[in-house]
Amino acid sequence: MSDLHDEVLRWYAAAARDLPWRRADATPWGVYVSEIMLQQTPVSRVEPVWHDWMHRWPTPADLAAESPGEAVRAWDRLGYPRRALRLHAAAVAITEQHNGVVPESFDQLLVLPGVGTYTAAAVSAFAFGIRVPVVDTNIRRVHARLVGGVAQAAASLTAAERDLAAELLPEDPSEAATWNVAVMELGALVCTARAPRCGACPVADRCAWQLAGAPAYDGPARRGQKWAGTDRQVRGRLLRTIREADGPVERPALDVVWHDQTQRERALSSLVEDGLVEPLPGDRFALPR
DNA sequence: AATCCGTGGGT
DNA sequence: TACCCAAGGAT
Repeated sequence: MSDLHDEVLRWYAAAARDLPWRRADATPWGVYVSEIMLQQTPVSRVEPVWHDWMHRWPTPADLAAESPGEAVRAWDRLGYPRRALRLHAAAVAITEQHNGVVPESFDQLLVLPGVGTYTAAAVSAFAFGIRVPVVDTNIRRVHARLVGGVAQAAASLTAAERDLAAELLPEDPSEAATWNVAVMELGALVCTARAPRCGACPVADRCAWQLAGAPAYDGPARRGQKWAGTDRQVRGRLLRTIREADGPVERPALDVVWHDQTQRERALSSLVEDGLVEPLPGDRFALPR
């Protein structure tokens, strides 16, 4: 084991958070659910919802037996609610095509709805200990600084980044599994996007970015996503109203959430198109059955 | 490749 | 206050 691996793995052993989906009693399904919930969503908001889901639907078959609308309701306010729909669809696929057992391989995971390259690698590595490089936004940032000597990773994942992650992965499968989560944790707790705590970093003395004097990012500015006034905001309001209602919602209850009728209709139609909302007779709307 | 897709906390 | 950001995926 190299010094680099040794330092990071030691740090992880001492500093890792005790997250429920990392515990020895976590099931592959629990890991799977956590990875979907954690997409673009902070740990602190995922934890309580994850516990609710695991208590209610401890296996893929349990969730598959429910209506997709119940998944959307239980998703609560985690955001990007299409993830709930895809998680339900994945539960159905796992139940019908894999005898209710979460598949282990990257390739089998990748074809499940809502699973991309990151999630397929993460589930394979974290739930099954398979030696596969995991590359998420934290790991990309750590690599960009530690090896690349720059403050931020490229705008989109490059082949060079994938190659680097593969090169850095320890040969031993057990070490590789821990390495993936350890580098991710380092990015989440120490090598953070905004105010990195380099004084607490186990590899600051060999960090190319530190050795270069921690130069500021000098690439093109990333334009942030707009929020106020967008269809996303309107969709959020509409779905929240429907999600929090006991039964089907009448049209007037939706009219009050947004003043612009054209945009309101467009947003509602898109929710129906996505399968997040089901139109009912009598101009009413509900979560899908 | 660029854009869309929620929500809320940190600075 | 107005941003920035958070274990991405689909199109």
